[in-house]
Amino acid sequence: MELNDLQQTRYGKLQALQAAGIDPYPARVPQRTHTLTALREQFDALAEAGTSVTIMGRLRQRRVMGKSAFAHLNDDHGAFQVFLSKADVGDEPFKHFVDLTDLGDIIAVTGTLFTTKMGEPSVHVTSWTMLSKAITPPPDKREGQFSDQEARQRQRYVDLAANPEVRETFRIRARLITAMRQYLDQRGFLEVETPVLQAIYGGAAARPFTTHHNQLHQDLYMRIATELYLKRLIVGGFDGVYEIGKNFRNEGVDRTHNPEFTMLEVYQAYGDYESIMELTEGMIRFAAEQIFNSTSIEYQGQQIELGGSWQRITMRDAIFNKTGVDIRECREFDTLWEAIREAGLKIERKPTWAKQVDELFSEFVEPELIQPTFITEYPQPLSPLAKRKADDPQFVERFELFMLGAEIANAFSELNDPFDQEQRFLEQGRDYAAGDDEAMQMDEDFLEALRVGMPPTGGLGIGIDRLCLLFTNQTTIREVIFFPHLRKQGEE
RNA sequence: GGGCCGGUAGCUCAGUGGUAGAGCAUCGGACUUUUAAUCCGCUGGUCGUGGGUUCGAUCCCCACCCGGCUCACCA
Repeated sequence: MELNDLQQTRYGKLQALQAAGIDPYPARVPQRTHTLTALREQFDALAEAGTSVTIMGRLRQRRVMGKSAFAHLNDDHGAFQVFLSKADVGDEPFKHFVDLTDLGDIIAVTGTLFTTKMGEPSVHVTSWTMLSKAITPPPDKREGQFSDQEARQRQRYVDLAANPEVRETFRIRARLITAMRQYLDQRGFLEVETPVLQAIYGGAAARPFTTHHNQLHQDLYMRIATELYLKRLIVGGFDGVYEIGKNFRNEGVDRTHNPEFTMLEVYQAYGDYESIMELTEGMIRFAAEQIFNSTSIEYQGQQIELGGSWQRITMRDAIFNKTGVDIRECREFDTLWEAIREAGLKIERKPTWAKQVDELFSEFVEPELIQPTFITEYPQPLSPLAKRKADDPQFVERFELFMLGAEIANAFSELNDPFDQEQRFLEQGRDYAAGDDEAMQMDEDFLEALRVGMPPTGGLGIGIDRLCLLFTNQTTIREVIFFPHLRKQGEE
């Protein structure tokens, strides 16, 4: 192990501890009587009773003044000041504390509670114990000083230790997931797990990662969605299932994309995209109430209102309102392109009607959808797994939820007609052959499942990481994923 | 992939074509109620990597690596 100067100094102290018969990484440690938060809450009673307490945490600040010393310990939720005096803790232990501890060490102290002249609740230490010697120094004793984006992500453990608000961000993430789970469990949905390694990938438009099973001599794909397996479970007779798990998509990395990301998918037998809209609304609102006691969340200086019914607007109306182009009147590429030109819109020319519609939407509508909005009724070719609208088969019963100018959720009335589904797969196959490397693969077994019979079903996918941005007031997905994807650093 | 910006001490940053700077941390000293403790003193650097220009490059030029923003791609 190569140690730098600062680490060498600490290693010297570690050896000095050992020479004094002190294990720098002891297996047996004192019993912790209070967390630092509990200590603060119960301070008055404990101080009055003169109760001896034992607390533990990371040494974050240290102020030695000759024959006495103050220090701050940090634990998961709080900080607390401790006071040592040579007279009370003993010559030898005091000297060890002064000479052999460093910022970042994890220690335990035992003592009674008192309040300093300056009014700071503190522990008057009678004994202390080294729990774990830190060899690498913490970045800076002042909070928030470890701010280099790259370093924070490569060494998240330092980031978390140095920046309490980062720990808070991830606590909110955990509570969000817990709340959604709770909401679904209460409504009878069964949490399930389906394969990550798949011989045929599907359920989304994306390129997969490939891998290989050595023993079976078989190439496999990392899943890009859980959709097709979850629907098989609905065929099997479950009324409602959901899965929270990682998906893997072989695509670029930016503020809203990470190659592995967490998705919630929910399927509700005998539901449809309208019942799913209510579920989506209810679930996200429930999470906000659980976490913030409010249905209004402040995000980057604006209030996002999750209360009440969210706006619902068809894709046709949304595009028409912004551009004057009516995609229901212009049902073929040529007429649509003509209308776009007449309206004088600056927009890229796409190869098909459906993709042109998508482009219109992405350019002129999506960025302006800040408050939660359901966009409904999508062009069929963009939605190979969704059921057609009975009165207009060029469109499907689908919605996407937008907020903060980004897509948060995608849902539809699931296509359960095996013949139509087969045609859609064939169409996807033609797209793939024509160069669309994100088109879906034919999945014969899934078709067989539909032939066995799937009830009318509503399905939903929510990008947990993106939803997290709202709940944690963050602007990049890297801030809500502990270890986001980064390139390898040089050698080492 | 294109454009722009950045990489200097453990951390946060300044800086110059002529032997590299600050705050905090570290190290030595003083100090028994401090709290970003204070005071005195001292350390600490392949200036992202590799080339080039130059008497001399951390600085200028080229390539590359890593990161950020942005456009493109992408749900």
